[in-house]
Amino acid sequence: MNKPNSSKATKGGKAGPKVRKKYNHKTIEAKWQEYWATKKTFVASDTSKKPKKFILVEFPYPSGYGLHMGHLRPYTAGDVYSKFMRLKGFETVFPMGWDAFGLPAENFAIKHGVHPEVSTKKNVANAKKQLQSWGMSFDWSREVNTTDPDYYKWTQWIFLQLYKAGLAYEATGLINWCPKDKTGLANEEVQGGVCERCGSAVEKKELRQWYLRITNYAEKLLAGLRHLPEWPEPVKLQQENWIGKSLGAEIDFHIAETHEKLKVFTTRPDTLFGVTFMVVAPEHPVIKSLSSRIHNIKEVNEYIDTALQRTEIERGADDKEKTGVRLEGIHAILPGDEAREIPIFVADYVLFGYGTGAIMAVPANDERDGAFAKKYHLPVIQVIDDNGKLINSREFNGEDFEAAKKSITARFGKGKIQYKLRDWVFSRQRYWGEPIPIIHCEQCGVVPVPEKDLPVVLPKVKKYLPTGTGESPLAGIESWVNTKCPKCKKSAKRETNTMPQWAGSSWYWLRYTDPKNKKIFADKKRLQRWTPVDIYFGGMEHTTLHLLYSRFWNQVLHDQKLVPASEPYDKRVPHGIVLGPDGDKMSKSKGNVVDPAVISKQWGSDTMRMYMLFLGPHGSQVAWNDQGIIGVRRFLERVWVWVNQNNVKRPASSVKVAHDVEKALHKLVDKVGKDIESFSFNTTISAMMQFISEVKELPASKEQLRRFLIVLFPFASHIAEELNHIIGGKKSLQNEQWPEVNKRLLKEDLVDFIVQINGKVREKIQLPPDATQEQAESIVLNLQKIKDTLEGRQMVRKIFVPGRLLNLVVKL
RNA sequence: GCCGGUGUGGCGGAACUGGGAUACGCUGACGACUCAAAAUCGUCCGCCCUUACGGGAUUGUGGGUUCGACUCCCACCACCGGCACCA
Repeated sequence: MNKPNSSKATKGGKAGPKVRKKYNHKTIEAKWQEYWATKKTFVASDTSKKPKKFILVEFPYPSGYGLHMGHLRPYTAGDVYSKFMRLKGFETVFPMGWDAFGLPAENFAIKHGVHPEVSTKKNVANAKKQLQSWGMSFDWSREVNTTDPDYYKWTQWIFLQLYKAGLAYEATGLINWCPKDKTGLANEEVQGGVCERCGSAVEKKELRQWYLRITNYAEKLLAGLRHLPEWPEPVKLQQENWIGKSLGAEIDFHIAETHEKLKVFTTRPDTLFGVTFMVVAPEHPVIKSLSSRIHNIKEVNEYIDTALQRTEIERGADDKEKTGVRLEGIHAILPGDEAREIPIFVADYVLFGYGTGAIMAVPANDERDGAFAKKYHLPVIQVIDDNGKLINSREFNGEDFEAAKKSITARFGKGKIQYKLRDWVFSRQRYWGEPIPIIHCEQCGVVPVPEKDLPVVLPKVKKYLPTGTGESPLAGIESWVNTKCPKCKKSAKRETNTMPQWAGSSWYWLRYTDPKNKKIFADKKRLQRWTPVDIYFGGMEHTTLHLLYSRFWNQVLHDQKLVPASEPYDKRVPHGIVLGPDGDKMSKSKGNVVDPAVISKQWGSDTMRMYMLFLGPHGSQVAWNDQGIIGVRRFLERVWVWVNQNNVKRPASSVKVAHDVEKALHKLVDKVGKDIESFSFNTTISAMMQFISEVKELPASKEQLRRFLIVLFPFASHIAEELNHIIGGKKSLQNEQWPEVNKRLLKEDLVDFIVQINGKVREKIQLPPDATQEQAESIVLNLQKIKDTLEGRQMVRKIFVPGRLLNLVVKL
């Protein structure tokens, strides 16, 4: 194994002046971390006159296992970007905090009896140390913690604003229930039928729950995406699909035996005359209200019972096999053809949560209806011919189907916009979360806790164990539950559900602007100064969770004139996940977890960070592999030697050499600057490596060294600061300015100019970049090799690309 | 099934707006230094034919556009991610 420190970099290369000190990352990194902390190098000013940049990375959950490679990647990217922006003259805030509510701390408490507050505190201290050891330029003066009552006071306050705006409501309904975590889940937390957190199959359970009316914002959330040109298209598309807007119609079908109507939503009103049956979801209320008329109600109820017991996975498993039961004794009438009697079925392929929970089935045009019709031998009526014209549709015959969508809707129903997005199930039956600030009074009903009584502090409990009955452990603490109604002052009970983990993160970036404010969640002037976030680094996995939720909260607060920006994040920069050396997801059970603490100890944080960036493009997934890290370490060793040697050497005597270094430097500054702005971090490292191999034998002035170190600083800050100090620098490199690029120096005196014959490279010559076609031809056509090749052939065409190539097109 | 992404040497990857494919790094080979090894430094290193000079094919596959295609168009294959009975 190559131990980095066993190398004697001091002896390296051809005999030159001895470099006394060797590169010892351990002492250097500790030294500069302390320097930055004491000098408050990275604390952002709320009052500076400089233009601002708000750079955000997703704050971590402080787990007992510490931070992992999945944190290192986006944090390094954000850190490089922030340091670069400071050098470019922006007042840059790069804040950090802790998303510390959540199940692991609670489960740890259940197992070991340690209060989550205690373990969280310990884990936070640990993670913070870790981040500092990575040389991150976070502004710790703005640190927030979602479990801090001074913080969640405002999470609760925002909840009350939602409540007052009619956007938070209580309802009893079938919700997704995780049997292992023993809590309800939001739709977004169910992924492929399993709990997003623990992987258990999700069940349905009827519970009284708090919901947030995110569906009211479906259109705004969708429309907002159009004003986010700097968001990657895949992220926007994923949100768009999640919101799932469809245009269609609502049509009422009369139930023949009664005065009741069955309302359906359809995107294909043009196929109305192809309806041969209808289907309602098992939960549909029509079954109860007409149960006395349904002859086979017993069979129907049995079907409903089994259907509702099945998990989503079980429902999905027998994908194509549709089941259902006909509601005997009732039938519907087709609008537009009173004579047509339409049978009604109950079947679980119709979802209660979408549309009206009932459909008109058109087996000729819908695959699922077709499968169902086949199984139950129901008729199929073609209503659209090969040319898209309506047939078998009475007076609509011959109409184009697109036109018929409108005309049939106008006659029999009304236009309707439908979304897939569902309201956000916002209560959890667990302990370690923000208490929902609501009081239930027998007389006054649901009463919000008055704002002056916030925060509703999470009480200490003895048992953290979830009850599993749908009540949170808080329900067991009578002294806390029993309280006075703020309205009538009679005895009342507190809401015992807590908020989901996503609550605290739905507004945290706002608090960074004004973390200590006691009067309001954030002062308007502070918000005005810093928001919106300019760049948000984070993972794709949050696209339909945190990213959607926080956009929702921001839009609500914006509508209430509490935050200035209508969208919270100007630009989103997603990263690929970091896999283990074997190319599999890192996991303890697979034993392929690479711990950043081990790597940074052995190789140094500077090396680790640079290697992380060097592994591959920021957006694609990479497999962490120790194999190549030595290359980055070698690069830093070479930097160390080069700078140190030049520090003892006399400055360059030759004008030519000085010019070469200067040109290489300008090229480097230009390339690295451009590549950071496009988040192409891997190529910045390549460019720096190339630079060093070009100049390592050449003498450089201190001023040139300093400029190089400024370029290196965002990536390998510790070694850059140390070297700057060695060559006499008196302040942190962070306080320098990004070097100017002289465009003239980027031009080469001579470029490689290629000569092609019929598109194939045949020769290479050197030419000034601005050589004309005539000049190029006069040289090329006199080359012996070209003459030989052209011998006896007819020149058809000559293509000249200035500074690049001359392509001679010839015929035999 | 639908939506999105990716495919380049032994490996990670680079390539501007259509203009030298394989930069940079790892691995490997040889050499210098050393008593020796490590480290360091130097040279070489995708494939096929050729002792060499040189030549040929090549960016998942097949076709097309073009003087010229990793890059643009069409079809297909493989892998990754998201959604998944959304009417």
